[in-house]
Amino acid sequence: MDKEFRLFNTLTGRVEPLVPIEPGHLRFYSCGPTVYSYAHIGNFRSFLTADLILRTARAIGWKTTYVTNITDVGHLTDDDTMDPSGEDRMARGLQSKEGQRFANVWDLSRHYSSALQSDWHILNLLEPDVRPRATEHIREQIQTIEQLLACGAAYQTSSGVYFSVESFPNYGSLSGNKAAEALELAVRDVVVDPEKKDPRDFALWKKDAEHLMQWHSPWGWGFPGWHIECSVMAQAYLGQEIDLHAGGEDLIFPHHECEIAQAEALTQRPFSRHWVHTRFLQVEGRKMSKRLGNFHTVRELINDRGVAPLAVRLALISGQYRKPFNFTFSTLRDSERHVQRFGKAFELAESAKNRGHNKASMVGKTLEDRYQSVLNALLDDLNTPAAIAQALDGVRTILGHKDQLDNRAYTFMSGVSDLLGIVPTTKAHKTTAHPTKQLLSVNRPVAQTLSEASSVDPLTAKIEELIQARSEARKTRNFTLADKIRDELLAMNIEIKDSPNGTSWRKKSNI
RNA sequence: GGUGACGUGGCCGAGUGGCUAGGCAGAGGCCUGCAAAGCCUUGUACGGCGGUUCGAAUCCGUCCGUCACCUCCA
Repeated sequence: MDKEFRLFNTLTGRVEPLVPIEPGHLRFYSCGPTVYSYAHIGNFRSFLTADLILRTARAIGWKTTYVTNITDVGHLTDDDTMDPSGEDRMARGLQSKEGQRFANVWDLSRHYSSALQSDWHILNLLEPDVRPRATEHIREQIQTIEQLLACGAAYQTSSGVYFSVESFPNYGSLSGNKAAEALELAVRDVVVDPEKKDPRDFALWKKDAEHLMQWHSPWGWGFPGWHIECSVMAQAYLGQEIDLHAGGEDLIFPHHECEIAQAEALTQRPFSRHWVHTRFLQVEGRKMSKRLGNFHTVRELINDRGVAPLAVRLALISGQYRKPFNFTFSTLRDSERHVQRFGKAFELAESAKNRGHNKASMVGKTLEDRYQSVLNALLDDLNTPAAIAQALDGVRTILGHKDQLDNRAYTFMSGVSDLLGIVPTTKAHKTTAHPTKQLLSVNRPVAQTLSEASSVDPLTAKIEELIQARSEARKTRNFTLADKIRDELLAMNIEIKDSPNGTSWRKKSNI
């Protein structure tokens, strides 16, 4: 009765069942970002793929061990032959306008890695079991490089230690980049080293006593190459052979190709059984770039534009991870509405929680079926658009049959919440580790008393004052005044809603 | 040049041989002091051309178009 979890495997080019080595226990690794600036929505689209895999695996009863790293070592940038000391991403971050406030790269990485984790929580991603940092695993990386040297898969030159691609015949099997010419171009090292035996060889260790981040090694002062950290950390926490390795599509080559070579040269066994890659997103039909002005960080959307975090999350998963995805503000606006509907349905479902199981309720039965459809869509290569459509169908059923709900409505909504993480729940429940209500632009009831209102911030007090004035005007049927106040509130980006229980309001995002 | 993906109605986006995807926008209705929200109803489609088949958006061929990666990038 075990469910099959099918995912596209880059290694084979096919959608195939994900089969954990240890039955019922998924051990997987997902490549995290280099923390030289704030994470953008593209980073998170990729992290969200891993998050959905985690949630889906748990929903079918699998145990999970999930590791995702923080790369806090600056690796080399491209075309940097002008500066043989090798300026890297972290160093560049330090020189940027934003980065100038940091005393050194260590402060910079601390700042951005804590920002990453706060974005992570605000977008309702589940915590990994381990979030290792590259700088805290230098020793393991050095040990692995020593082993690679010992077995003849690596060699030393005056400027570094290199992996010998020739020693690993399988090189290129993940990306299909077998042609020597293409490899030569692609893996060419930033700092050209004439002592390299083969142009395809890539660096495991760079000797550099000038680098902003450096460690002592058997080969002198320097820093690790940019592929070694991930394979080493994955194996340190998950074992030599893992079930799944995920990341953005750009990592297929050379990063993941090199990880495979490093790991398998030593173990002679498959490093990861399954490889999953998330396609890059576009924004408004174009490649996201600062120059085009369509570059968005998570915090810019949420803090500056006031978008509900879960709406950002929903928008980012509204396309399947493997298809080209166009992120638009129109999708984001739709998502805001949907998140509100999910929230409304959750409230209704929660109030039906204790109504028991009404066998005669067709609504309950329908919702049970809907949940299965949502789950099945995710089990089918993370078909999120189909899953969201099914979830919305359930939401519509709940909103349209308020009086016929039983406890299965609650089961449905919390199930959907656990699976997709897009439901604004009123309190933390189950796998959702943190309360999300405060993070959302949820509807707020107007404060009952003036003292209650004045205990909050001045803007809120002002809003509630206006709403109370409007209510008075409505009581005396002075609708002209009431509408004038409503317009005034709208100008402040405040949307109000009248109901038999009074007036509630919410701040609209400005997108 | 190499590798891969994609082309579905005004827009986003499922569907992979016959059976309603869903959403947004549009239209009509219910509700409302009027709105908003919510609910109900509703139109429009499968890039071109060949082929396979009783039957193709769905399979095959071909052409056209779009995009991505191959260089730091999720």
